[in-house]
Amino acid sequence: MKKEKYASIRKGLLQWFQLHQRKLPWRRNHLPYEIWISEIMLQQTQVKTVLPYYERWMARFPDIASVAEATEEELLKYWEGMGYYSRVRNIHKTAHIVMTDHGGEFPREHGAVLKLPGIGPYTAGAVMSLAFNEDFPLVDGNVERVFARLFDIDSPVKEKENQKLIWKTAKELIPSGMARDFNQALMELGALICLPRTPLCGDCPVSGSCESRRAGIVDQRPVAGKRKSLQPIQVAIGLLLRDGKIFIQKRPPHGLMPHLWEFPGGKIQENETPEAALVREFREELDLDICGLNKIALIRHNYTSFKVTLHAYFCTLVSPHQEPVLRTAVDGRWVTPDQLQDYAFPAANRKLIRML
DNA sequence: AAGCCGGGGAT
DNA sequence: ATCCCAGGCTT
Repeated sequence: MKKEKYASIRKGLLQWFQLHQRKLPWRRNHLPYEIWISEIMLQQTQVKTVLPYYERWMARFPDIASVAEATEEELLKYWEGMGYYSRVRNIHKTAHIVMTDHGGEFPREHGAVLKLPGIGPYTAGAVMSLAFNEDFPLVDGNVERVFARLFDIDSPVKEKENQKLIWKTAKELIPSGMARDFNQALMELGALICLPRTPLCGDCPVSGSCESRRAGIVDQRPVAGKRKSLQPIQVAIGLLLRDGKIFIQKRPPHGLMPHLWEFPGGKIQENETPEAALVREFREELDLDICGLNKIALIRHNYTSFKVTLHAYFCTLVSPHQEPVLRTAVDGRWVTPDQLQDYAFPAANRKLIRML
């Protein structure tokens, strides 16, 4: 019974994938380097967003050695705008490990792959199956959704017991020797047919095996976990001008947006004006006294767990010869407006730069 | 197990 | 406005 059902799912998915798979640059060949980079980029990032980044990256960094030789600063610039910036730092770390511990060749053993920084269960499974075509399963958001519907999982898919079941099933379903095509077929079905909102069940090659469809409750699967609402936050930032240059600072290596450059500023406290907050933040962060505040714009930007309103100002120094003292930042520079494009900024800062 | 990490696409 | 995305790391 179960055996026949699995056979039907395998056959349906593989046939459908042969006919309907998208042509994607990381599907052209199966080099572990290209699979690895694409998989890291694709973590929580949609294919359409990744495509231009991937092409630019491969043109500049054609192999692992070129990544290992590059500076983190340059890698970060190629990553600017994709978010989750620790991903690119882990790529740099992994490139060094591969060069020193694995003779420049991406490791082929699952345990060794899983140890690399930035590579967890999903990405290790992806490298093993998509690059080396070995029978390792993978589970991403697509697979969770497809299985929740196919097997009518009636509790949140993130729960531990469900994760165990999903990984076990993903392993059992692999047709021996065909993990590369099968795993991609599973994810491709989630991306093109088994959509989050309005799944195209009429075009689904495995709808005959779908338990939640038979029960008429496809729209109730997967069961969602609990979610947090966005907290609104007000932030003041200052473009400090001196001799036609603007001061920028580099964020610390840990926490939010590590090592990206930004304009100084910070959170506006309760019962505080944006101007007072900016003056306070320049004292706290840089030990500088500023004046001549001149409002430029309001920038709105949504993050995952909060939404910021950026109050942006031009400002100048009370004492023009006073130099900034870096308290939280790890670097600081005076740059011309033209040079701003050479540095990697968070998206909210980049919005402001584009306006100017 | 829960929180953190970002940005953009789709609806 | 909300949900979601080829997740991993830290606590």
